[in-house]
Amino acid sequence: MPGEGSGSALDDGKVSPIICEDELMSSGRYILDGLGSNRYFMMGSTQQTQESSSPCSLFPYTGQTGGVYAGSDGSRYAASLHYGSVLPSAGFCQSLCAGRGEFGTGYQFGHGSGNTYHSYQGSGSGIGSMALPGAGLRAQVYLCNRPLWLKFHRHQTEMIITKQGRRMFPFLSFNITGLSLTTHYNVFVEIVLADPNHWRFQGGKWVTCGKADNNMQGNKIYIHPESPNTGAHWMRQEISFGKLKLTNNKGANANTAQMIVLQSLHKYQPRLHIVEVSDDGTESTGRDSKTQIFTFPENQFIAVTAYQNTDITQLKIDHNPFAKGFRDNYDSMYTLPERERLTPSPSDSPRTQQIVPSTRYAMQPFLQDQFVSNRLYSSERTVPQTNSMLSPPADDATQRWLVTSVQQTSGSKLELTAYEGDYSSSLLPYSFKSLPLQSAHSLGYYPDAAFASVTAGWSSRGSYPRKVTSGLPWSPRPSPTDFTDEHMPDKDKSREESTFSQSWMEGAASLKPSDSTEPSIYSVVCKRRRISHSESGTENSPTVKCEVSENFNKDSSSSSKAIGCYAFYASS
DNA sequence: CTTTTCACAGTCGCGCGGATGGGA
DNA sequence: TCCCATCCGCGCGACTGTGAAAAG
Repeated sequence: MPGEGSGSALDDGKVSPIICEDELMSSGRYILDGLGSNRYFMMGSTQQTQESSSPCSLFPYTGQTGGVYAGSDGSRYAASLHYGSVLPSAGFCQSLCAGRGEFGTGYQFGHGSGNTYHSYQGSGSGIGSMALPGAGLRAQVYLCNRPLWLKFHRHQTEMIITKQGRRMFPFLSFNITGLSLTTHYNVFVEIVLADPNHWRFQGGKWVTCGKADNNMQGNKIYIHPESPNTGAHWMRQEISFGKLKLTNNKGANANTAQMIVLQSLHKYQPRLHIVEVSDDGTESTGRDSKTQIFTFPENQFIAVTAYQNTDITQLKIDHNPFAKGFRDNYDSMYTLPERERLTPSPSDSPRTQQIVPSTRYAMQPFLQDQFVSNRLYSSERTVPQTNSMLSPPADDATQRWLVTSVQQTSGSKLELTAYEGDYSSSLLPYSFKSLPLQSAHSLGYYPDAAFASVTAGWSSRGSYPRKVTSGLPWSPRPSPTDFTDEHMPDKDKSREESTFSQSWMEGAASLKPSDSTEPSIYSVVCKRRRISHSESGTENSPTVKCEVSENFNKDSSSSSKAIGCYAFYASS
């Protein structure tokens, strides 16, 4: 079973194509032999200090001092916080100081000193927090479209790289809190090797195939075009890196600032850097340099020049607005009477019909996630959601809130991986900030185009079908106790993860013609490609979607304030 | 045989220019 | 009649995955 592949030993060179959350915990087993000076992503490798007892230490850290990697014997890297030596102090800072135009090209991250593998311990989270060195401020980063990332991650995310550059999908999108309102920051993404292996897709699986090429040249960072800017600016809206492009063209120079050079068939880990800079845009240098680094294990991906896993292809097609043309039953889907639709047509609403401004980023992950679901199996639209365990909304949307709080005590660089696990509800997303009305560009990815339409599609027109199931209440103002995921028994959550792939298969079986009012659709579609039922079967969750839409219709403004970055599911 | 490159078709948003309507 | 604002259609470019061909 696919789900049983989780946790397969990386150290034996085999890995399941299905990545479960649990695997993140064990995936930190890398062989360091021969790493040389190359940088891999490993947290907690240096001078880290933390206080798990911090008020915000809702994350089950175990105090780590120094890396816990113990060699090539499959030991783990338990720490998730990384201090120091992430950035070369002088050169990098100068690059930063020089302004963003040079930022992307002035320094190549892949060749710093010190190996940094990363261990993903815990099961991931959509949020991380940490103290800002010297500032005493606790920065928190939310991965806004985490549900989508998780979907891809389960099948081992692949990212296309081309000579001219290919945008990432899913894109990196964060919400940041805890910054000083007036302090200036540079925000950028770095993509580093996640492990020292070369990967190959063989027999339907991703397997390691020799050592990674450690000497890859080229830009490894992408600075957010709005950098530098104030903390207020960064916290005001979602920080998206939708225009980040991945390329395998080492000689790329025209758009090098917008492109990160990667190598095909290597596994990478994006990292978010928040660097405090002075008002004039220059980064403070020396050991007082205030850099925070956030990583989300679900952001890992393998760079490819052509998709290997058809599941990934299908997910891309299903979720990427630009791939709409490859959706088989697009016509039938969007020509249905509106009342029969479960997902909005991107062109349904004019762009001006935004949801209330502040809800845009509140809705984005949610919308994006549901932009195209249940489009293949019309019959599924009538299938009541009876198994909450297999419900993606419960699976994805509710398991993202984990606060990892680390009290910085020393060092100049911080790195944090947001994990999921036990955590308190004392720091909940709905409360981390009151979202102000947003400017029009808060949608970083497809800011003005497709996604705006997507968002608009969920606007107040209220024309979409609402198959409301009372058993899945939607709460626009979730209380701490509404975060059902937190309250979901751990065994259930883990079982949910481990059975996800199984449900995928079972879902396929459940979609026999006998269950479908349109059996021909199923058979035809399956001829062409493998259909992920995680999408159509459980992902649909028409109930929840409709609830969202309805809630926003009814009280969009209030819900926008309450929801924050994410749309929340409140299931009983 | 595997991996990469390229042309292609499809969708979408943006911008431009023409058509239309209202007011001076 | 002229000016201005708005609306609408078209073309272009950006973007996607596909599939065949080329390259290694």
